[in-house]
Amino acid sequence: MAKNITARSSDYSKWYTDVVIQAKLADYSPVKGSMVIRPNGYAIWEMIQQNLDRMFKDTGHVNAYFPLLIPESFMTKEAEHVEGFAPECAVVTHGGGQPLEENLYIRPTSETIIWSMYKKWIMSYRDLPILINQWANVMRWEMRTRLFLRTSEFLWQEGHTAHATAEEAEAETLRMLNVYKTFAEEYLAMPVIAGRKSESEKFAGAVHTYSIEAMMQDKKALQAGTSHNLGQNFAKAFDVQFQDKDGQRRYVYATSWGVSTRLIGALIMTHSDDNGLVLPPRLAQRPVVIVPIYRKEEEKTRVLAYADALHKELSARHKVIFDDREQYKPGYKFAEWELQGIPLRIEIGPRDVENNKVVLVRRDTMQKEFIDRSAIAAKVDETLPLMQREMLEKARVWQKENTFNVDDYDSLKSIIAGDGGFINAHWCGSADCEATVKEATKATIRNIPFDREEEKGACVVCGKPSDGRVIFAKAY
RNA sequence: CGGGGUGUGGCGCAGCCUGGUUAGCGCACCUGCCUUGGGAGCAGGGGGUCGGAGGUUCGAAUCCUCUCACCCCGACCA
Repeated sequence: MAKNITARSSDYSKWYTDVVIQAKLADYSPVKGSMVIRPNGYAIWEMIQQNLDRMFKDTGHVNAYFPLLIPESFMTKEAEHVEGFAPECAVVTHGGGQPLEENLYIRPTSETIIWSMYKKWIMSYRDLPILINQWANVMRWEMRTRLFLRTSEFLWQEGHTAHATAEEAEAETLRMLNVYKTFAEEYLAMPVIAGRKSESEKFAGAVHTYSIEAMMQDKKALQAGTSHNLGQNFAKAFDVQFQDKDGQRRYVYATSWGVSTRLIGALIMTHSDDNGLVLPPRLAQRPVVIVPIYRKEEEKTRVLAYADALHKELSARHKVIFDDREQYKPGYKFAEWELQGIPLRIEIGPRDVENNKVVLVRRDTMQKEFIDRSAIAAKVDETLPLMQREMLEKARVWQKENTFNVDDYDSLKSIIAGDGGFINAHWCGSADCEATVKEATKATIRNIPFDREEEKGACVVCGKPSDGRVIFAKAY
């Protein structure tokens, strides 16, 4: 039905791009690999920011801003870190028409600049913990880019905390991953699996990395958030020590954690359909649209008065779009707001005015319902959270139905080669077996779920003993 | 960087092979009429250095050379 959107069944990847472009979420920029986030897309980002920011504040974090440019010498201080990031960094070599004394890196992430500052700020255990977050842009020179999912420049938040003890740092790392999980499920209506990354998949410079992984509608995995326990690696690289209660000087323990505009891509690929974007109500800046319908001048007067009164009533509690544009017919408007994912549409025509009703349409199910005029406000209040819950539930079912326990390598290979999905399989813990699977199937270990069952088994590749299952899947 | 593809009004394309008046078509846009419960219709109208440079030719969107950009598929990644 949607005019310019490729069906998911015919080309998933084209469908995704069509939704992003047609729903006016983003557009290609003149620079390869970077994108313009248009107002519809940015509104989603603002909702993500607002809600996450509140959750960060509630857990004791504060915001700050560190600069975009990082001296080259900083980048090279932490060995693993530089190895991980150097190839994908943009470097400024000139300024004011002159070659620079020292090259400046455009931040791919801010650990180095932040820890250079923490060194100045941390003297005593009394200065700890430091719980700072920043909302910023970063740049990674990607070879292959896709709108929202992977662009050279992207927006994110990065939390950087400093702690006196390893236990505290670990608790923070887990706490923030849990914030992401809660946010993903309660706001994005996107079920995720929280767990630990394997050694080969962890962040450059981390002791270990945790992630939340979501399943998209094409059954591929998408890493939606990460949280790193950095141990003392950065403290050592930047010589950040504090004097503890016992008078001893010790290196500080660090964490960092982030989510990016990639979440918008995740949101699209979790819920949207062939008619366009489907937004969970809590992510919709404007969750309701009213479309008046009329033919004759006399009908117009009545319908608009009726609709306007309802608009005013609903606006007390929700941001409501009142689409009284004259140049478009109702059918066009329906299609347009569907494409843009507005959760609830209220249609008001002469017959509704006559009967003291309105038509309420849910974007996720496309269900139409006649509602009494007197009941509509309560119905809207009730439907938005209901829709939010049902969208999460639907996504959960999808994830569950496409997750398979597998005990032999051949089945793993044939599932990945076929329809795909998440595969729960035993793994001995060796990087070799992990690499073997990756080479053969392109699937990687997404993470080692926290809530996996303790279950003795045999590694699906080599047969050595394993303590539990990990998730294999192809990933974005 | 390897393989493939595309550059022609805002968008999507045709024209190119076989050079020849004023470069077409659909959508979008503007004006008017008419319409409005699932992307209406009619009439009129505006808008193009044919990605760029060079060459061949009386004449180039079209042929030749070079170049640039973007997209898709692979190697790297949140």
